[in-house]
Amino acid sequence: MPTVTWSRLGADRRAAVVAAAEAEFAAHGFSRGSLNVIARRAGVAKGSLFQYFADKRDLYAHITEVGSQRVRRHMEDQIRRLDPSRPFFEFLTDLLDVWVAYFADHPRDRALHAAASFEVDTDARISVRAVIHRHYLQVLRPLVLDARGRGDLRPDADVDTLLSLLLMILPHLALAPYVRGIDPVLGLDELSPEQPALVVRRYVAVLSAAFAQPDHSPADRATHKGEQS
Amino acid sequence: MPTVTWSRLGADRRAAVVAAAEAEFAAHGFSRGSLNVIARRAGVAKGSLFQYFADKRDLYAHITEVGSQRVRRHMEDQIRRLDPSRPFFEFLTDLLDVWVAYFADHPRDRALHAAASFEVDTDARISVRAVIHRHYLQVLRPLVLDARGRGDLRPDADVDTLLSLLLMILPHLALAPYVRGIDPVLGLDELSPEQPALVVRRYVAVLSAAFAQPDHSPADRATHKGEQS
Amino acid sequence: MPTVTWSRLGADRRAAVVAAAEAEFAAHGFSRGSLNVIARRAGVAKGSLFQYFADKRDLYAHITEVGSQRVRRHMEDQIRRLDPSRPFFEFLTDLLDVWVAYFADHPRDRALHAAASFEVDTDARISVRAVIHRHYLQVLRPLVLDARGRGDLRPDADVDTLLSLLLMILPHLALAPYVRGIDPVLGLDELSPEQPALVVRRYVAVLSAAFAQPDHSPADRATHKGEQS
Amino acid sequence: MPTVTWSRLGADRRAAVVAAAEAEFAAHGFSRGSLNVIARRAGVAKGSLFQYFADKRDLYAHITEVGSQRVRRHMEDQIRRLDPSRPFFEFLTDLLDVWVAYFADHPRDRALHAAASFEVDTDARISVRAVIHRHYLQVLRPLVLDARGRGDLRPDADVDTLLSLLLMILPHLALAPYVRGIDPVLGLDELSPEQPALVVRRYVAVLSAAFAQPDHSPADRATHKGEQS
DNA sequence: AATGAATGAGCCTTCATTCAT
DNA sequence: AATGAATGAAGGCTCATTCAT
Repeated sequence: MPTVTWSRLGADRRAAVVAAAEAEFAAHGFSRGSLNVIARRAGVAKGSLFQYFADKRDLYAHITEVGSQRVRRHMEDQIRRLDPSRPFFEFLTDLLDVWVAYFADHPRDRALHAAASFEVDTDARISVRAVIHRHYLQVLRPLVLDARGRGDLRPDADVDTLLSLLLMILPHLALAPYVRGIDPVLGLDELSPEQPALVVRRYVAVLSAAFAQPDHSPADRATHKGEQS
Repeated sequence: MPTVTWSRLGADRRAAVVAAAEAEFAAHGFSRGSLNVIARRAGVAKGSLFQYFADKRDLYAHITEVGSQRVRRHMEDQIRRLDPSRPFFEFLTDLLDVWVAYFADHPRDRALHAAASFEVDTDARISVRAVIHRHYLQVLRPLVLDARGRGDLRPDADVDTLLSLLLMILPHLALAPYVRGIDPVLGLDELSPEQPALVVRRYVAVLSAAFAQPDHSPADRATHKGEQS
Repeated sequence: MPTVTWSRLGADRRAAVVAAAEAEFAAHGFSRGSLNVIARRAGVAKGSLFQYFADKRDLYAHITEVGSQRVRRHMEDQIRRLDPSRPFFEFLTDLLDVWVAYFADHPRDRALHAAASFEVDTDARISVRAVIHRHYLQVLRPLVLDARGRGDLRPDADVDTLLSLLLMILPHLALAPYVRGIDPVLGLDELSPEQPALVVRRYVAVLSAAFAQPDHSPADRATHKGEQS
Repeated sequence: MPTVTWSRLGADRRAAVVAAAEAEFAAHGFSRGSLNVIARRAGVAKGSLFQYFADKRDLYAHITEVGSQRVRRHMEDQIRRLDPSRPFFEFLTDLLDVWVAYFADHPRDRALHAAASFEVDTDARISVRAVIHRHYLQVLRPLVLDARGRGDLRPDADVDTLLSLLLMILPHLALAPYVRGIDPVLGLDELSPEQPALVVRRYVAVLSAAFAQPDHSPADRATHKGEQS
């Protein structure tokens, strides 16, 4: 946790430090990211960083939290806009499109997400992933539970396994188009502009087949088919 | 790629280097793994490593290849033993059980797999994952295609998406019980002995619901239930 | 020397600073002791320390003075209690026992004494030892001179050399049981409870043999034996 | 212990490192001594020091050993020259004179001895004092035992306490004339050229009174008196 | 072909002190 | 009188790579 000194700090200085740290950790991850570089680029004495944060990990955790909140805020806005009360898999499709688009437009968030995913340092990885997973689940679980409540999912649908798959699929969709070598099957990394949208639909089709209430939502299936054609 | 010098090397010396490098990279990953340590433990001059491999990355790639082949060989033996011509999802369940058991019993391979998954260095990660993914797919794709051919999968099943999901699920099952902080939903990291088996069945149930030929395999469902009891 | 600001300070604040500084210097000595830590633990701004004391060394000197006075006060009480008019070497034996017991019971004073003895910084060591030696001598010299006056010491006894030896023996007895590596002969550092008492008697026996008036004190020897039984 | 690399090193380079390290540790002790400075002054890369020694402590231990051996060699030569078979306290007087003279002429050894005596770091102090004490005792104990064997000491003389006192007196004589603030009684630090010799005689007189065989050595006493006059 | 000594930039963190508020 | 943010040098140590032998 940042120190009180940090909280009392001028907004400019704080912004400079955050910007420099985000850039550095995005570029090299936690373990390889250099406090020297961060301090230099923020125009701040090396020692000052330690007045603001207990140590490197503390700074990294803060950066992750800030970044995650930024992404989350955006997604929650979009969720409202997309109307989460619609048939679930239709809504999910749009949501994933928005998700993919966000990371396409925000390379820094993408890089931070990647850094968190690939961190070698076990403790750093644990704490940073705890933050990210918390945000993911706080957003996704209510959506999924609502959908089941509305009858969009089978009554016996294994909600946790669905969430577990979403926790794999979402980072994959965010990163695979830009990080070569992590999607050797669906070809997200040799991207043409429409490819992510296509892949989104393929994943949703699978999830729908596995979890959707078969009789319930002819609307859903209809719309879905329509989109695919 | 190893140099010619490497290929002309005595088997003992080669084995010593590989063993030392596997231990080191398994313990600390690529970025943190130390060539000094490897050379010392292999009983080889530091300079010699650079006669055998272009650089650190080259050595790492070689180690990954060797390790992947070892895992692959084991899995292919097991696949034969388990009879891949059985109903697919029944077979898949057993296969994943074997997979989980293998990594439970082989901490070094687990660590190498984790190291490859979490490598920060982008280039290293890409090349190492390319190797691993190649092996995964060379084993899995024929199995899946066969299953479809036999009618265990729906005729219109999206094989690539299935493979894509398996490529997420398999590493997850291998690592999550040991690498804290990567499974916040299903609880694989607070493991009781039977938990992995349970999680395997939950994943397979989902995949089956999504991809299995519905009419075709009452056998599948039956057997599956039988196993659970 | 403390500033005037210090002397005008509220007693609470002063006590807090002294307590924090004693703890810190006792734990880490002067060179390694941290003003940051002292300020934090005293609940005082870092800058304030520099309003009270010229610099780190000045604070350290003050702490030493305070600590020395505390030890001295205790010893003077004990001296009165033990009756310094008794035969000198008998009295000295009891005094050293008390001395050893005091440092056994007061780890903070022991640590401060050790810190003063082992300080690397030459200037700090000199000033701090000057303080301690002053107290030692102000207490010991009168005792020794009285003893000579009473005829417990040979008339030609070399009082200063006796004091010089006491100035070596007293710190040694205080610290050696706790600071490993300073007593390789008598084994004070691998202490059994009775060992210090034994060592005290060995030192006193030597001093007595060297300085006592031979004819004068059959009483001394007698009493001494009596105590031992 | 120095590495093999160190033992294979060219004599020049080795001498340069030792010289630089002696100077630095003599000047600032172990804790404050800087490897940066040592490397720079030895004209050697910082990293090279770590090829020669496991760590800072290892280097320090080596320097201490080298220095101690130098002092010991000198003293053993002198002991032979002074004829240790002479009456013990007469011989001891000469020995201490030589000892004082050596440290008067060798400021570096004096500083190293002081550094060892005042080291704050407990582990460093222990190991470094163990070395020094070992040398002290290996030289002194045989001399004392011989003296007792020859009848120069009382048969019941407490040899270990004598050694214990010598272990306090010798460093004191070596350092007190140069390190202000450690001898507030005998005035060794406000030195006139003849003062150390005087102090030596005062200490020897005390030790003689305490430990010498009273009847045995009229020669001893005679010589002693003669010297004093 | 093998060696292994040498390199020197880089790592995170601590610290006493200053000085504007 | 009190604050506490800012400083930046210095600390020990690790590392992949080079190159003369």
